[in-house]
Amino acid sequence: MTKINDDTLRTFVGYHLKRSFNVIQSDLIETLRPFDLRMLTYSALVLIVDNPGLNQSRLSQIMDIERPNLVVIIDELEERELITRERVPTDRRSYALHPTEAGRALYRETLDAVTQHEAQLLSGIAPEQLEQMIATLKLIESAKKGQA
Amino acid sequence: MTKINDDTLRTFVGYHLKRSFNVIQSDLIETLRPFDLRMLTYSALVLIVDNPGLNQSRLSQIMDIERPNLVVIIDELEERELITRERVPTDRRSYALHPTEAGRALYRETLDAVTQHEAQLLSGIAPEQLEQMIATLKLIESAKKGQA
DNA sequence: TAATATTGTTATGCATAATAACATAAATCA
DNA sequence: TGATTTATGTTATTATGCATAACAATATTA
Repeated sequence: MTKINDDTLRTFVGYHLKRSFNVIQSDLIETLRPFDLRMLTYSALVLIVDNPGLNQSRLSQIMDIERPNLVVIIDELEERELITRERVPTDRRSYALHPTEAGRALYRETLDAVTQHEAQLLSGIAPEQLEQMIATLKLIESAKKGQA
Repeated sequence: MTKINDDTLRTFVGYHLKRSFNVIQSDLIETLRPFDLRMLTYSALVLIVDNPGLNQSRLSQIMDIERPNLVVIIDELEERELITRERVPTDRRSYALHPTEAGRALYRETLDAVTQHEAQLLSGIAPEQLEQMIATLKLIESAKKGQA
């Protein structure tokens, strides 16, 4: 049971990010399971409720996924009648995405659950410390190539 | 081109973690591409060089992946003659993993490349700020359920 | 010795993510 | 205007990451 040395990988910020994200992700998956939502379907639902009428192209951009990958996500949300696809008169190529009442209700339920689970998971960490970390994470996010 | 509102998702630490990790991951993938290594094969190589003789079970634990998923990674590294699987006399179930000279050489090359690329990507952020963030990330990592 | 646990493995499935190719529709340009 | 280019959503395909069940060989425990 000798301790394994990961000091080399610990010199990388990405390694720490990955390991800590894994912890949060596991918790989130469990939190969403009762609602039969995956991370991506959940994210999409939230963004559609908060931005009713947006189209798939814009949604895939903000979600940082390719358009083809979004199609199945939207298919699933639509099939479950959580959102609707509505033709846009002014641009007949695209669909305006709108939440249904059921979608808004699920949004509220899951938002509560996810918020509480994350708060519980991170309850041992000072809020100011988390805020500082988020500020740094935003800097990393904006370091993305081809946009700064 | 109306701006999309992701304020709700921004209330989650996990959302920030995911987005910033995506940025670092994209950069890392590009950095490793010339060496024909993926994130997991790279991590495994580093850990084997730094912990020669460890077995697959221990390696899968530290890498936070299931044993079956490690098999193909080890297969690939072995086939490329970067590591060897050696039967352990005292426990004939397990293999001791050792880097070859080629594996150690690739380790040195890639370590340089990855270190420099990450430093470049994060060059706009103060080192102390990154250190603080890493300290917080470690707290999150240790918040994992079933171990605190 | 018998029952149990561990190691590595195969097979399988799900989730995430990228690319190519396409039909339809809109925008541009010449 | 008509021709070309671009944008949107889609299908198909592939790669990658990650989890579980089941198994043979071996080790450990009862």
